[in-house]
Amino acid sequence: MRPAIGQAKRKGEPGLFPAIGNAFLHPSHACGSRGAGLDLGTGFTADAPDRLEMTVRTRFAPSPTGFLHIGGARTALFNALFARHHGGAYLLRIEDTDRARSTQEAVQQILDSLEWLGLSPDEPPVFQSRREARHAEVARELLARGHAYLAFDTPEELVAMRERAMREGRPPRYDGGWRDRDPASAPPGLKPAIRLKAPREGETVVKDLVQGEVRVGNAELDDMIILRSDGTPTYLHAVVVDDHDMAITHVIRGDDHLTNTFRQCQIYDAMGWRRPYFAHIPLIHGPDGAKLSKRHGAVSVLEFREQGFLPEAVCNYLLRLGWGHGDEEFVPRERAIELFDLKDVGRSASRMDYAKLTHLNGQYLRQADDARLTQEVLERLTRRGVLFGTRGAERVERLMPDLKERAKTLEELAGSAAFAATEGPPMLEPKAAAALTPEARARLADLAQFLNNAPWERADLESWLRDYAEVKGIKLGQVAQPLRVALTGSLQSPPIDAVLWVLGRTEAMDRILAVAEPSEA
RNA sequence: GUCCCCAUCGUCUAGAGGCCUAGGACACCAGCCUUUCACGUUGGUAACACGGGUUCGAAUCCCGUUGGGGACGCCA
Repeated sequence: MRPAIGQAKRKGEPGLFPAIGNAFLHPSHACGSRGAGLDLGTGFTADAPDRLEMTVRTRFAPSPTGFLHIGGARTALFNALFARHHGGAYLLRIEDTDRARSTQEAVQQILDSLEWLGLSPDEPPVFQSRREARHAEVARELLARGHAYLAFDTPEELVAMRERAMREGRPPRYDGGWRDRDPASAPPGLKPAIRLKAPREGETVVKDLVQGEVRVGNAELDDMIILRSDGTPTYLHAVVVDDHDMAITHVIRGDDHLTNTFRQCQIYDAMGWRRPYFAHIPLIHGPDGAKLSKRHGAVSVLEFREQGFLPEAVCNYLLRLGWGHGDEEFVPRERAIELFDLKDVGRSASRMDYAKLTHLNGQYLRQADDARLTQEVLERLTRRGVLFGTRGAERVERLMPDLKERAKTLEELAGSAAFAATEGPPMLEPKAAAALTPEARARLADLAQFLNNAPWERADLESWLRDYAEVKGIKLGQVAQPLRVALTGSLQSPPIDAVLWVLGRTEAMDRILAVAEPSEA
């Protein structure tokens, strides 16, 4: 049996989305008296299949005016998870009707970002710009049915109207001047826009799967333009037509579209189309609570990739931002699909917390496949210009199990692997150089001789070092730290026996000898 | 300005009227582990924005205030 979709979450709203019944399917609203299940000759009939039995179809609809940012990624994720959870389809629609601002590069970036995140759509993307004829067709149909009208206002007139309204403290809305005027009375040569004849009384109610029931008086809404005077559709209209034609059942999108939804509903209603379910998820803010922007650090999905975050960690983090299932923090994709439900999506905006993302990334890193991590690290080392041959690559690979225990991002991982990828004595970090006191250098000189005879297996190396420390009556740390500096150029590294082992006798001895200095005495 | 939405530790959250002395995670502090750094582990600091109701009982329901966010285009 199909799980009930969109059960009312909050108390006091029982039956908001009844599994049976069609109160929601045909919400009563002010612009019509159509009753439930009546065939108005507009596409749905009394015996239409119950919506809940329909295959879930969601879509992510970014506009290609820039890179895909982390908020968009989360919207895509929620759409994908919801669809998968219900065995439905998750689609992508590129909203490129703003020709001036849309670019092919942005489209490609969005596609790449989604692919990286594992959120590629189930069907080829739909390009909104290619559907303009259809949008116009619907607009004309609305016109023919008397649900829309021609408006001959000039841009100047509209600006003036807005300014006047503002000055008089009224909301800036279209006055409906052409609503009942005869188009024949229009000044010649003016191209009209098509405006929706929106209901003026009553209210429009949106039953949102996340926000609950949201209503607004129709007096607050004006007659929006659905087709511009140049014949192109406006966003609000195109979205409705496309969502309808793509048979989208659940519109899951950012909170910022909530108030747009009222107007979109008016188009659905005017066309006699069944509205989809809506779910408006809260926005993500920067750490300071303001809208997420560049100055907060990484916002573009591709930036996160560059900084060395794993896609699965980013998704897990994004999922936990605004969605929760008890105390579960570590929620990989499969588990997310199993658990995800819109009723568990919170209603308040959340802030981006890079520290927590980093922590999660460390968790995923530690359990990631060594070969994959090695590949990633080698690519990064190559890009950094850190030279390495096959031997360097081999060392990185052999050291990976120890390396990944102590890194939180791939960048960090690459940094910690650099010493193994190179040939010859490492660059000394300032603090490490300072640790090379005369005593330390003398120790290394002494140690070199001792180590030269050691069998070069990791376990043996460790016991040799322990024996050495014991014989000399010093702590292991006093041996390990100078060694660490000589071998890695750093005060931090994987266990010293692993480092020795991976470097190999020749390379290790080279590095030790490079800084060793027998004491005079 | 008008409309809409939101409000639990610094942050993400659990919380469906009594299981709440408000739980978990990140961050932070202290201890343990230890060959360094991490990991791990133990403990600690830390929140129901405020004011009114409703109720035997409210973090949970209602109203208001304050604060935050969003929308008001021939942008998407």
